[in-house]
Amino acid sequence: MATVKLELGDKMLDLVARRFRLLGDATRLRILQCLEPGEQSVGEITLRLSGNQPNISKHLQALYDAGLLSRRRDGNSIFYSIADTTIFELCDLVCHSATKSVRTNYSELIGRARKRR
Amino acid sequence: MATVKLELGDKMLDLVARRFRLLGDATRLRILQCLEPGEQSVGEITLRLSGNQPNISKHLQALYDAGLLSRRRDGNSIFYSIADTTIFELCDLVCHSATKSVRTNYSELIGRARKRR
DNA sequence: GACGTATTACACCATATGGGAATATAGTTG
DNA sequence: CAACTATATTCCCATATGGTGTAATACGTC
Repeated sequence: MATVKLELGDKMLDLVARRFRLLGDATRLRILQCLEPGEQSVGEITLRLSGNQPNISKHLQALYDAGLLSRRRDGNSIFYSIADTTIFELCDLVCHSATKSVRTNYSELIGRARKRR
Repeated sequence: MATVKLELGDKMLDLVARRFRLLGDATRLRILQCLEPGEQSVGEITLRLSGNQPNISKHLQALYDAGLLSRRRDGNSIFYSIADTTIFELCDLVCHSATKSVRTNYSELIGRARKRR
């Protein structure tokens, strides 16, 4: 029952794929992770992730466009915050699923080379 | 609630990003959608998605390597099936979040327009 | 106006996707 | 064994997408 209909139209399928791709970048995940405790300005995020401002800004824009973040201006700083907390549920699910069933390429990333098969 | 540990190591972060990217492709989502009712052979999947066989096979291999699919040989056909049903929960979450964010974006666009101009 | 902050524009590079074709492997059948 | 089928694998290529950095531009404050 909880297993849900993937009977989606092609446009919806593309939408979902695009959103997954949006989350499929380590920098953006780090940004979300950085924002999880509370709102942060672009400068603060840039410092914490030790990236350059335009790059961080671009990722923030992408996340904002997708509706995952909201922003607020205070002075000449802009503070971003999480707008859609389901991303954490998503990450949680993926973490469990990923650590549970991992084969070839992934195992060496984690460092546990289990020989199966 | 469900505030989840996103305090992950960089390796884990890459792993999660990689898995999101794996799901961030329309063809692979279509494959999963195709397998949702039950196992299918490579040939059947290839026909239903009207793709070429090496391409479908490649995607199937990727999904298999990630542990999302399992496979079984019967005669000289190989039947793939869903091994990790959490992907459907994931898709469900993303669907809801995506459709919701459309509204959010819309209203924020209106708000921004009012505020600025 | 100058300064600080954030976004946009542009070019560069890496990745990955799809296609095609050819080949390899495994199982079946004659 | 040989021929056939289904799948996997590999290589090459063309291309698209996306991430990153540098420079330029907008926005807001003083």
